[in-house]
Amino acid sequence: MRGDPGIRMTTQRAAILAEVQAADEHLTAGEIFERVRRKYPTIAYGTVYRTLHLLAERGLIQEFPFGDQASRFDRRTDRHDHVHCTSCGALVDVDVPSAILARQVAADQTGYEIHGHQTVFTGICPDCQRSRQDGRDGRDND
Amino acid sequence: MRGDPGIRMTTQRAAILAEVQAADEHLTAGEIFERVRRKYPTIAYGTVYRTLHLLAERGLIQEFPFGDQASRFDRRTDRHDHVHCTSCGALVDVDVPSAILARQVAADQTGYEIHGHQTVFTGICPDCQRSRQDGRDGRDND
DNA sequence: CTCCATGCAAAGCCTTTGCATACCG
DNA sequence: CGGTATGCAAAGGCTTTGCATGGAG
Repeated sequence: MRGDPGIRMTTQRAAILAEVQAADEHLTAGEIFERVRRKYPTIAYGTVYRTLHLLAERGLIQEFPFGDQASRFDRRTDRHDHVHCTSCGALVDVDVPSAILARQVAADQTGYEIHGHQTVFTGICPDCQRSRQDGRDGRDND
Repeated sequence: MRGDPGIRMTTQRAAILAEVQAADEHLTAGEIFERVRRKYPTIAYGTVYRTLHLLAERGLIQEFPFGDQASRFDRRTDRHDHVHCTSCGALVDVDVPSAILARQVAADQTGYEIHGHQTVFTGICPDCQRSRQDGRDGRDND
């Protein structure tokens, strides 16, 4: 959480970080690559991946491995959970304070020393719910 | 949940299902492939994947997409969560009843109609905890 | 006998990596 | 100027898929 991340801040790294922080969605590496490339056409996919991992390691962003699909990158760096719409694929943040209690339960049950946890809720987002009621069947993306 | 899954039960499918149900760990498709191949040397990787997805669809087993690694397949078909050891990679089941409460919180916060949820706890398993105390540094698998 | 599942192999994603060069500090 | 980040391209891991053949009901 210090201002100086202790890494060499190059043009590309700054651009990648800015792109993640500018997005209010959870971008994949591919999407970030596309966006950064609009400004820096010569940037390489490898650079994007290397940088994203570096930034995540330094705590400037958060990586969220998303099932069997591509990892998403989140500008939020605090612990939180996600809700995934199985109809349109939307992915939004959610804060579930009671989840903290679950860690104790998990620790007691397994003997593990719990360091973190991540919950993914699946369901139908408000937009898709409306689409269904309207008789339209929503975009059945997947 | 009926006894008859409504699928043609071939030799290969039966073997794959049996292998998942015989395992007390969470196998990857690759591991299942290896095990089944001991008995049916000509089985194809493609068959294993197709069958695993079919079985999961029919509710005979459960697929658990595991971060950026290979999916794991679980003989348990009921909802439950997992604890992952970041030191040795062990993955065990855990039941966190309080998590049900979290669904209401998530629904209230996002307006989603929540259908399911999955929590992954990360931490250090009892074995690795012991290894550390013994001065040995555990198998730092990853 | 008909339809579906299998085997095989190639291809598809996402991601990582080796290497020479360019660039930051 | 020295060390490191970049660009490029190839490779790596997991998974999916097209097609002809073989097996199940």
